[in-house]
Amino acid sequence: MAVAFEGVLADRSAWILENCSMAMTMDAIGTRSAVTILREALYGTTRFDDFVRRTKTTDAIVSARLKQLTELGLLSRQPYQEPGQRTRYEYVLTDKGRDLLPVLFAMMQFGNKHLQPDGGPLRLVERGTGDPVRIVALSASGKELQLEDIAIEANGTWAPNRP
Amino acid sequence: MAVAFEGVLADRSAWILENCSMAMTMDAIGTRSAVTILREALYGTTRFDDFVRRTKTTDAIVSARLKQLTELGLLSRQPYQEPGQRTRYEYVLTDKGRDLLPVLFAMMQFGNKHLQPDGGPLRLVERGTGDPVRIVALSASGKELQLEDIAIEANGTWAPNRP
DNA sequence: GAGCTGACTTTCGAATCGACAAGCCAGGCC
DNA sequence: GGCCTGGCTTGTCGATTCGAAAGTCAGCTC
Repeated sequence: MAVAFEGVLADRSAWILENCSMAMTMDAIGTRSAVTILREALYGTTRFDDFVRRTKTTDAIVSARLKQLTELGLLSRQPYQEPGQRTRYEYVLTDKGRDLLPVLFAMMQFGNKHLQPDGGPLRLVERGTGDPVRIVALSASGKELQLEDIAIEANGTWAPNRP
Repeated sequence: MAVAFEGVLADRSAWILENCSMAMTMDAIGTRSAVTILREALYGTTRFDDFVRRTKTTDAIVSARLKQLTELGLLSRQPYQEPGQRTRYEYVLTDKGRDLLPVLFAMMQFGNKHLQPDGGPLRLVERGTGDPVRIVALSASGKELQLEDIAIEANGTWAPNRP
């Protein structure tokens, strides 16, 4: 029915979560514009006006988000120069930003299934084979896990605090 | 370096995404309070004041979000009655809400790795074995895929629109 | 050097979110 | 009946977001 808790966490009434990583991720990238810009970065977009066109928002929003995402270390700002143009900057995903792939594609998967009338416009497949791709919970032993198969344990020395 | 596009999508300059599922998911649950409440629902919380205590927010916010998430079909509102109490309601995850597992745990995974100083308070493991669990992109053939191994194709009859 | 263009930034309103406080309401208890 | 409590709603306020429009600025073109 729900996740299982192990060790010190087993008594659920004895602790309350602080420093939740999900909430911290939301604080970092939890806006529509951040997600659409990261989506475009994942799709290969790097230039300012491409972000504006492809996210269908305004240059003001793109400017603010690019700055924020760069400061967070999710994008890196690289100078480039085309012949007869002044130097401009392109924004490319960092390794850290690339680690958002499961978050973004999981959102896509959910939206495709539940928020779109027809399964959504895009579908993930394996490059080469064309096999469908899903975002799943995978154990180290290679098994795909459902909610009931997952447990949560406290990390290292962390001591849960009594409410 | 980025995702590959196949078929009609191969020419990236020829189309612009509309009806993005990621953006729709953000519109649906893209607030800090919705995510923390869904987190608690995933952890087994069902009652109003437990949500308030465990999310460390206010009853006003919990009330508004529970209503919204119920209307979205992510939670279902079930009456219950304890002896000597009036009937109240508990909120339990629906199948649709359970499909947010990859989204939420992917956020947890990202936050644990990049936003926490010490790897974060909680860790996902396989129930029974204790093997670590990760949220990954998995192809139908059972292979775990990286960004470069993933391609995107248009869904069925959908025709991308020229910019 | 005057104008133009592309890349950003700034400014201003409307809407939303989150925190705080107060109000409401059903039913048990006296 | 009157009071209390727990669950939930409503109202207000500051902060943030989004959208549109105007402003800035570098370097090319003429």
